Amino acid sequence: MARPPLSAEDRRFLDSYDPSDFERPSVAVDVALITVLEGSLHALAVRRPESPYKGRFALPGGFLGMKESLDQAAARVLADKAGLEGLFIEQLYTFGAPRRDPRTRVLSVAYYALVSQERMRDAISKDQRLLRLEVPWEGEAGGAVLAHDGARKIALAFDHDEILGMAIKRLRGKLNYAPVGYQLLGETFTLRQLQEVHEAILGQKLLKPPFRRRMLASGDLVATGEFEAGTAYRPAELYRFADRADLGGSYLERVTRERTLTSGDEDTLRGILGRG
Amino acid sequence: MARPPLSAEDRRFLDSYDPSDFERPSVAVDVALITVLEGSLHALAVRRPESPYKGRFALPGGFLGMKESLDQAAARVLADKAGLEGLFIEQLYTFGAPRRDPRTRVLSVAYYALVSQERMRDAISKDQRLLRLEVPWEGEAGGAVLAHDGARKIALAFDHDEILGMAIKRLRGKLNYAPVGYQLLGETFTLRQLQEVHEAILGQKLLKPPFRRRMLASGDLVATGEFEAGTAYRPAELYRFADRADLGGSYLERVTRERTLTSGDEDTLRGILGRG
DNA sequence: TTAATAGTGTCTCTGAGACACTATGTG
DNA sequence: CACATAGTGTCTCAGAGACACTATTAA
Repeated sequence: MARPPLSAEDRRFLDSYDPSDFERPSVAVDVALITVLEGSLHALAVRRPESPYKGRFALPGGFLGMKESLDQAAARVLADKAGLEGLFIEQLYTFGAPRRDPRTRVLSVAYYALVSQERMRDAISKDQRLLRLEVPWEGEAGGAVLAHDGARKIALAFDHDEILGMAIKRLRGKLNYAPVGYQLLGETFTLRQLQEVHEAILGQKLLKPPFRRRMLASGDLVATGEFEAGTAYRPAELYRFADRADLGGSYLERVTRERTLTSGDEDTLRGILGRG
Repeated sequence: MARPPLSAEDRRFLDSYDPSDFERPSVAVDVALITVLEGSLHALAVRRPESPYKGRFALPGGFLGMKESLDQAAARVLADKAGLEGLFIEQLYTFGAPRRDPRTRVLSVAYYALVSQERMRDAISKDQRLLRLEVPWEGEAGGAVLAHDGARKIALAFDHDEILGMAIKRLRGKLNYAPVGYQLLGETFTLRQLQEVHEAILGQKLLKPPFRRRMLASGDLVATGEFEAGTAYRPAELYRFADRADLGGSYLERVTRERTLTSGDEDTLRGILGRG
């Protein structure tokens, strides 16, 4: 007696079936910690103390603990590896190519965080470097970035050059509708400094008058009435960001932080288009 | 002899340390399959055959195989659960609250996909429904959506209402710079149909003249010279999307698909700001 | 006074909103 | 011919780009 024919779904299932499918992947959280220094985007890189890629630079990261959320893991990585807390941080993308880690299957849930030049400088320790990022693509396209240490190109471990490219792409998009620039400056800043941050992110020069108009019209800026000191010539007024209330942690962190299991009722369900 | 004092990092480490930290989470891929029907956004929901949330509707999903990429897993889920291939699909966000699944720790790498009403209708089988989505928030805010089956609210399993909210937020943002509307229509369509799709995504009415101008000026549309048939009154011209070349699969799928491990050279590295 | 940057005024151009208008196919 | 929708013309207004201009401070 012949076996019944296999359905298309059965065949797809068997084709992709493998006993190892029931293993679980490791899950890491990696953070692209971005700052603007000397008019260029820079990211923190940590020298890997062990294989794979021993001695090579990588983004700060760590494995996800079973009791922490992804956002908590990202914040922990920043606190442990750079001693930085309270930064703007947001989930970016999850990288999951099967062979992206040579040891075993490791997913990387990538985050990006923004920090001012001053805090970044204070945070750096001896096995860490700030790498300058060069973006070899324009606009929406996206891709990997090139990382330099000022003299030569640095090949990052794993696919971390892709993660940095994703972070820059996200930053560029976000600049259109969110006040991300403030996260990269100190408590007070001049409009020129803010413009330089935008120029670094976008990779292009901006004109001063429209930039000032946009920023001042956005309502996100408050003039302090104080002026920068120690400049060679006319000092610029210092501004402050209007409302830092909702910038600590991502939206989803707040939504899912205390999310609990609601029982709900087992409705009798009728479909709109179902034909059952 | 007293032990040396613990550093701040040591204390943080010990506080969060737990033997179970070395377990690995399960990783699922869930897909928000979106279509526009009768002027409203709808998503495919599958009735869960087993606990947890037995009998409740959930997004189509499955566990990640150890040999497939995340993008491949998402495409497999669409093929197996809805019989649909070649759709626009893109990674959305990774949901990782520790208790989002009552069984054990399960991360969900969420994707969204777009499909025309016709293909969606053909794909639906007896344990599936199209649910109408209502968006109880405006603009950028984001949050969960409400799902209806036409008569009553449907409580989705897990945090799948959040995933749908994220998908709609992403769609709204993407509408500003990418021609997503075409993914929700057939091969040819009228400008009025395209406008209805945009209106459904944005949740608001648009004016016809500026909408037509924008679409025609974008260069994404090609007039076919043919006209719709069977209309009560004056038939509208049919358009086609200009270039479907780069819309199959996400950017990162293409980038990471064949990514291999490059050996690279172990450069002598000098830092810009490192004080080592 | 000069140098150098801070900050403003204003013109143009583009594109969205708004609305009235013309065009055309079906009954 | 009437109707309903397709499709266009045009006015206004808001905002960006571009550039010249004035203002202010230190040396």
